[in-house]
Amino acid sequence: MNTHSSKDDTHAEDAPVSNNEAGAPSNFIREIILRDLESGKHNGRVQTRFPPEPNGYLHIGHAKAISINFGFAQEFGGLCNLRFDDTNPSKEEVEYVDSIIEDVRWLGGDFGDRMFYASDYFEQIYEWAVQLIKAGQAFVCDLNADQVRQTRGTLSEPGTESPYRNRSVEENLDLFARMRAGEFPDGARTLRAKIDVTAPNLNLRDPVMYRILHAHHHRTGDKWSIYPMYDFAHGQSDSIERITHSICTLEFEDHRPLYDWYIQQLGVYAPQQIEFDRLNITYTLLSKRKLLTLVQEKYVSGWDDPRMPTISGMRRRGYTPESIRSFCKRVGVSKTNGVTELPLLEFYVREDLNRVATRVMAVLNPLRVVIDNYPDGQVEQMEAVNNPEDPSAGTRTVPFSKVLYIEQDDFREDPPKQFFRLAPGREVRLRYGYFITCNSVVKDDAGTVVELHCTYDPATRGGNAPDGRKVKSTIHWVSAEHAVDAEARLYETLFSCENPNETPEGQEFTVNLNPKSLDVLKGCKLEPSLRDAVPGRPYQFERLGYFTADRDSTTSVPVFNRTVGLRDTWAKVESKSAGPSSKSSKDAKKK
RNA sequence: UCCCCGGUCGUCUAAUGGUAGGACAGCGGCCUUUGACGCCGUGAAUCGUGGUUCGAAUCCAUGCCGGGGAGCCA
Repeated sequence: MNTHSSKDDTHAEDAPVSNNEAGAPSNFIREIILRDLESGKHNGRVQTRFPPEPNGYLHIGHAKAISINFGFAQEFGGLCNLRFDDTNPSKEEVEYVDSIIEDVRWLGGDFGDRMFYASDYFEQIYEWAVQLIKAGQAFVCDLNADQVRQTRGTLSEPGTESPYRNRSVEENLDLFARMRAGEFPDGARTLRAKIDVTAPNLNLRDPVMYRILHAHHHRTGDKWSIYPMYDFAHGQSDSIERITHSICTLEFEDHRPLYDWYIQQLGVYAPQQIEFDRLNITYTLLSKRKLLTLVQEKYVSGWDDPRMPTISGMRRRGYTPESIRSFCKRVGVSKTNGVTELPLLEFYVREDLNRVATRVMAVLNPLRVVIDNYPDGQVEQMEAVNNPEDPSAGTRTVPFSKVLYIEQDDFREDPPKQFFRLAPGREVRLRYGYFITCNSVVKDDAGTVVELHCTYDPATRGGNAPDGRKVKSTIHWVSAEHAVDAEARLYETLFSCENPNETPEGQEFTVNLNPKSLDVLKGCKLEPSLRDAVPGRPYQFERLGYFTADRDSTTSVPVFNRTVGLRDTWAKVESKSAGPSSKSSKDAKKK
């Protein structure tokens, strides 16, 4: 069957047939689809859909749903629709639908022209409601919300029937038409399905199908004064779109019997609903309601604040669609309620950025360095590699001169044992520059080191010593005279604990916000090539991390967001030795 | 308490009655003009108890633990 792998097919014959070429782990949904394909259930068709409600911006949890729905459609030669489940006009806005379209596209979700709205189906859904009334399976109920709740029973006790349950078909038809006509105020009546008020599944206890809502809908305007509940719209919308596999999250498991009931009573095409687990990530929240709170109460600058787990926030921060897709693929899909560790996400951004980011030198916390034996006024153009992972990215030149800036962290007047960087009397390499040796330091009145005086070895131009001598460290630098002044925004997790949902008794989740989630650095010094950086283009500030220009950049002051830092082994070593006692200095190393 | 769904290394996830594997994280090392990247190595798991079977993570029973469910939200 498999004809591709001609190379190692010595054992290809007896190898089990893989479900997927990409190496993605198998999962229960793929097996269901495979089984359906085999049995010819849908005539070989695979049709999925991504159905957000436009009541907020998409976040990384939605990216998982997008990855699953569009992913399976693509894998099996099927299609995936984008559908807005816009059945509750009081929470929905066009701003949200616009952002959703942009985000789905950015993530690579290919829905072509198959963009739909549940509101497109309102007329059909209304007719279906009438059909159920005529069949004696739905009734207009005059109970108010409180009364409905009281008669629904509890988790362990059955409910009681509404006194309006046995109205005549004629009366129900009349009342329902008048509900539509807007004759009654909000909440006065509802249309309910007549199922079983004693059902152990609460969703089957005569659920509300339509409610009266005199609200302006972002698409249908004021045409309707009644709106179908999600439960009476979702399954039918899937049916209309001939969805074969309606993939949703676990909390809808208990609703499936209701959807199936509607579909069966209506006698229409039946999609199959499959539920998977929601994505959870440590140190962050994936709840639209809570993210909305952060935006409305100004804890963040907006839905696209780079600290937000929203697609727009991540995009602004510098995440790539590829990295998010890889993450979603690796996270997989199952039915266990788990929490994915944030470092997994970071791994995939770094992996992608390492491949594509242009390397540049930037000094975030400048320390002035004067090279005493370098000719005044001389400027040399040093050749630097743009991306060691991609030779085709070529090289560029970086100006070198007598006065430079290096990172404050790269100098220690009194270096700890494992510190390899610059210190008095020590020699290091300036990347793509020269070897320099620190001779003296200049301090201000407070005793802070403000300037270094060094000498360079002219024979080491480019960074190689003809005599073969080694240095233990290579550090980055920027020529003071040519530096571009910039602002850098460094981000930490928005919350300071792994599970921001856990709060002390009676406290709001906002108590878990990390006060140090944003660190703005001004007066950073960048190499000249960064002058024309555009938002979205990824850079690696060598030895520091991955950055991208923010849309707040101006020509006079570029602003960069740190997407994610580089792995920092030194920081780990340092914090470890700074830890309790010195017993951890177990290894004095050898050679 | 009633209904539904789950429980495999620290975390996520494979193995579908036949060697419990991978990734991230951790640790150790190699390499290095990024303390990056890369490479090598390493520790680490089937919730408990019975049963079926030559053989159980997988099937059955039961217990325990976790999640969801009483919106005119989705």
